[in-house]
This record gives sequence, structure tokens and C-alpha cells, in this order.
Amino acid sequence: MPRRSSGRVTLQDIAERVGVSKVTVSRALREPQRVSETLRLRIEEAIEVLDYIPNRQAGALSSGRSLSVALLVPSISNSVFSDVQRGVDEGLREAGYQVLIGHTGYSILEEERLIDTFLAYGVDGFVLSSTRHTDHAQRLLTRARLPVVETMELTETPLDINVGLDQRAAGRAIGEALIAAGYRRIGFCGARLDYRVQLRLAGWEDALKEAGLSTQRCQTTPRPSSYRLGGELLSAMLERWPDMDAVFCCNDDLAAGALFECQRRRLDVPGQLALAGFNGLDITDATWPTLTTVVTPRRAIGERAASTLIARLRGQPREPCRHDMGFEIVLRQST
Amino acid sequence: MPRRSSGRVTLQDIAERVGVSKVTVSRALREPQRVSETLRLRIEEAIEVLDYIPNRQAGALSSGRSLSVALLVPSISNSVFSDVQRGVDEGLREAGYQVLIGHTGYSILEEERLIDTFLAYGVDGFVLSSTRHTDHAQRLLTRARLPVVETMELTETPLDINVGLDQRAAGRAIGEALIAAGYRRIGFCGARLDYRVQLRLAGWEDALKEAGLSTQRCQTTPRPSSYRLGGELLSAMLERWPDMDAVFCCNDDLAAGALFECQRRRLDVPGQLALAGFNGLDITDATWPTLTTVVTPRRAIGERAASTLIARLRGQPREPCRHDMGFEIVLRQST
DNA sequence: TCCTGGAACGTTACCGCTAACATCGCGGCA
DNA sequence: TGCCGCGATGTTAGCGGTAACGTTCCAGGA
Repeated sequence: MPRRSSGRVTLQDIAERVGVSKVTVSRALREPQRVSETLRLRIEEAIEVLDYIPNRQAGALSSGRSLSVALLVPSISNSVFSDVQRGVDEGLREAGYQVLIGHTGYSILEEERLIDTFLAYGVDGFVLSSTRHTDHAQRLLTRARLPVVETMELTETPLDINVGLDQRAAGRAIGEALIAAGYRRIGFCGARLDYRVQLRLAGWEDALKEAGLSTQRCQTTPRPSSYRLGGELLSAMLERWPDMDAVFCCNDDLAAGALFECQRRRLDVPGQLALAGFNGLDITDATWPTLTTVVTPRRAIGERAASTLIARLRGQPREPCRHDMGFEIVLRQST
Repeated sequence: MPRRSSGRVTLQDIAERVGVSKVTVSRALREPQRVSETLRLRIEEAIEVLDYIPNRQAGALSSGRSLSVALLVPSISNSVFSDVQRGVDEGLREAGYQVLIGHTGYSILEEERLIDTFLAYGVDGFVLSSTRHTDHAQRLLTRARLPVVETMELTETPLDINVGLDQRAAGRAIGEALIAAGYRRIGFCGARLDYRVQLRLAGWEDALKEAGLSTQRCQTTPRPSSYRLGGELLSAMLERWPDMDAVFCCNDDLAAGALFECQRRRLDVPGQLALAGFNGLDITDATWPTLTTVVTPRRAIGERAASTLIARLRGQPREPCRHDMGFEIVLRQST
């Protein structure tokens, strides 16, 4: 007894209805110019009538290309990454690729697990949201010989393509901007403490040290970032360093939360305390006062990731390269 | 000349190394208790050594099950849906399923396109974020005979499983709460105007009409929701209806934006104007004043969607059903 | 008239895995 | 001793496509 077929409409069904072989139907779909006009129309009609949906699994198995790409982000709720995702998605969709999203929860072990999973799904490439991976993950990626884009921060040793911005320089730049604005007792508040936050912190220290200022006003926690946490961290800092005149928050969520806490305490921003965030999310331009921040080109990063990946997928030879997408300090009312 | 193999390690490679047939290796992976202990260990070792990654496409093609489920959300940056997503993801991962995310941009046409795409990928089920679909989408889903969960709002006519909350009742409840708090000139501000927002608006009208209050203070726009838009809409409303004493915003983003606008205008909240939002996002509990809102059980919706879907996937017969997950009015400082 | 070449379509053999059924070997029991 | 039953493993035949190569047919040039 033959294996029961799935019941789905297949190429064979179309072929029988039209009276040709299934290869011809397949060709009509993939290389329309290679079948005669009349036949193509009849095939298209049959596809329409029977509601044929190609089986990508079968196609991928046979051709070795799945026309899909994995995008791994640390968190799906963080709009930083949804901007990147939009850029990636748009670029790749145009080229006929489907983007499969996975979220690592900021864990490189989970990233490794997802790389394994998506390799099993036969993706044709990866867009990662970091440059740090487990050894095993690196080995898997290398052995798979797939194009890989590492995004967000820059690295000296990209696996393949690297698209991001100099997080340390950005941290330094906002530090310098605060100093230039006249602040002298500048704090740093950071949550999660992932690699990028550490880089921003290092940049902040660079700036303060160079100006001969103290870098002691630094409040960090491994807890995940949130608005409320921004308030809590600011409270702790105000307690420890009552003389603080400005705070650079490692991201906009913390900065907004800190701002809300200032409002709660009737602390004038920027009169009594200046605040700066990082990323340039929508909220920084909506609060009162609006928040000074470092605007990161997230969408552009996603788009560049897509375009470079497509070049690789189309056969451009593998040759490690970095794309520095820059950043922009935007001074607003909070400083 | 035979087709070039992909170069990947396959079951056959493992089988040869261990000296058994590939079916046995396949069995060792899928039904470990059916192969002898010693052999299983040798197979596991070979898999480890050769870094074997199963080809899911081939497995899915052969077995007819892909162990993946599609989750379609309107927007990926909206944290409402990332909460749902987390619930779905967690539940399904435990059962061995991979969740593939697609975002429709609030368009049912795009939803239709994605349903088509994911059917081509051979997913075993769908979680949709709405109960409204194109006719063609409905036909595709019905013909595919896959389990489908429609989430977020309730419907009288579910395709299969329906998990959500009564959006209209929630709108009505917040309206009643504002009335109970003594407000009489209550406005509504809504963006995007998707189906759920329309239901909330209808509920708000229900409450006001029943109390004999005017429902004229209603400002809506099809533009997508954002913090800034909340400020803009509020400004417009204050201009048109200077006597307004409370506003129900169709979601928390607008409410927060409206709050920021009040701060900008030095308008006391709730003294001069009360504000209420919808969803219960983190920000509502962080601002100053904190925001009254309708807390929706997004995570629970996701989890229930996962558990009911799993039941179906495990063979439980199809029988349309609704799960009302409720909501909670949380009164905070803004009212 | 014959040959040639290319457009249009067909045949074959896989891709890597699994369902279904077949086989083998061995202990236990009549 | 011979047969049965069952656990452990193997054989076969696909799943639904596509790459590579083959065939057919007809126009056009020598």
C-alpha cells in the first residue's frame, strides 16, 4: 500500500489537469519565459482553480535553497530590534526571501540553540544581533558555509559581514556632549549589562577620564531594563551621589523611567538633573521634557544587513567586511 | 552523474559510521526506547562527533508534520503582541514546536499573503491575532484542515479555537469606571481604528449612552498609534472640547502621549483632566502620575492559545470553542 | 533534400528522511 | 524439539519537488 499522500494539491495534480508533465509546471513557475505563452496561461489557470500552494519543503530539499533567512534578536519586545527587523525584512522580502525570527533572550546559549534549530530548517543565511557567540555556535556557522551578518556593534574579527556602530565611541560622544554642556558630576546607569552596554559604559568612562572627571557615579544591575527600573536606579543614585548633575542612561527605557522618577520627586529636568538616553526611540521625542539621546541607525542597519546578505546569497564571494553605520547625538530639552 | 549532495552530514553518514541502517539512527532519535541501550549510545556519540544536524525539511516532507506553527501578529514592535508571543512560544516550545512569526501590519490582505506563505512552509497550525480575515484566507485555512487559534477579541463564529477577551465589554467597563469616578464630559481618542479599537469605542459609547452622557467627544484617526500622536490627538480634543474632564485612550501609547502633552501644557492630571489607557503595558505603572488602564491578559491569551493548539495537534477533535480570558480595570493616579 | 540548431517539453534520478512492513534471532514454553 | 512471540534492526517505497540531461519538432540554411 502506498504512503497516503497529504491530500494537498501537488504539481502532479496541476500537470494532469493541464496534460503536461510536472517538470513543465515547475518550470512555468520558476522560469516562465521557458514555456510557451499558451501553456503558461493554462497552467496558471489550473493553479488558480485548484488553489495550488507549492510545497517549499520539497522544493528546498530538492534545490538545496530554502529562500529563507534567520534573524536572531535578543528580545522581541524591545523596539530597538523591531526597527532592525523591519529593515531586514523589507530588503529580503523584495529579493524573495522569507525572514524567520528567533529571540535569544540575551543568551548566547539560546543563540546557539536557535542557530542549530534554524540550520535544521535549512535557512540560507543568518542575521545575528551581536558579535559574541559560543564557540560551538561559531563552529556551526563556519561549517555551514552560509552567509552571516553580525549586527549592532562592530568587531575586529567578523565571521563574515559586520554591520553596526561603534558603541564605545557613541558612549564617549554622549559623555563628551554632557561635559560640553557644562555638567561635571555625571553618572551612568545601566541595566542588563550585555556587551553593548558595557561598551557604552567604557566610552562614558573614556570621556570622563579624559576630562579629568570622576567615573565613580556608576550604577549598574544585571536585571533587564524597564521603565520602572530606570526609576529605581535613579533613586539609588540620588541617594548615593546627591550632588550628581547629569545621568547617561544606557538606553531610552531607563532614561524615560528616570525622567518619570524626577517628575515624581519634583526634581527639575534639566535644571537640577540632566538626563540622556541611548537609541533614539519614539518616546524620547514625546516626553516632557524631551530626552537627549544617541540616535542609532537601526533601520539602516537592518537594510544594510539585508543588502549585503543578498549580495552573498547571489554568489558574491565571502570576504569579511565591516560597515560602520554611525550614530547621532541629539540634544533635547533634558540636557 | 548523480546530483551533488549538499555536503551536510546526513543520517546515512551516521549510520555508516556506526554500522547500522539509517532507519535505526532515525529511530534512535525519534523513539530512543526502541533501540538497544548500547547502540543508542554509539549513535549518540557519532552524532556528537560528526556534528549531525537533522534536516527538518526532509523530515517534514516525509512525515507530513513540520513541528512548526505560524503566529501572525499585526505589529512586531507593539509590546501587546510580544506578550502574546511569549506565551505562545513558551507553551509550544515545550511541546517541541517551533513558532514562526509573521507580521501583517494590520492588513488582512497581508495576513492572507502570510497564510499562503506559511502553508507553503508546511506549518502544522496557525495562531492569528484577529478574528477578521479575507474570504480567501478563510478558504485556505479551512481547506488545509489545520488547527487555527484566533486570538485577542472574541467572535460568535470562530474558525476553530478562539481565545480572547470581550473588547467591547472592556471599553464599556472603563467608561463606567470613569463615570463612577464622577467624570461626566468624557472623551475617546483612538488611532489605527482596527476592529478591536472600534469595539472599545462601541463599548465606551454603550457606557456613556446608558448614563445619559454625550458621546460626541470622540477623536479618531486611521494613523498608526504612537506617543506623539497621543499628544496631537489630545491637543485637538482640548481645542474642540475645552470642557472635557476625562479621556479614554484606545491604548496605552496614546494615553502616555496624552499625559506627556498634559505635562507640557501644565495641565494637572487628574485634577483638570483624567486619563485612561488600554492594555496595561509597563509604562502605565511607571509614569507620573501612573495611568489608569484596562489590563488585558496577553500572556495568558498566548499560553491558552498554545495549550489548546497543542491539544488539537495531538489529535483532539476539531470543535469550535471560545475562551474568554477576561480583563481587569486598574484605577491609578490618572483618574 | 538533408542537416543543424534551438525552443519546448519529457525522463530520470535524486534531495534526506520516515511509515509501513519484513526479517532475524533468541528465550520460553508445550 | 519445535513453535511462538517479541524486541531489535533492515528493506522498500515513497513525501513533492528540482537539476541535469534527453527527446521531439520544426524553421531555415547549404
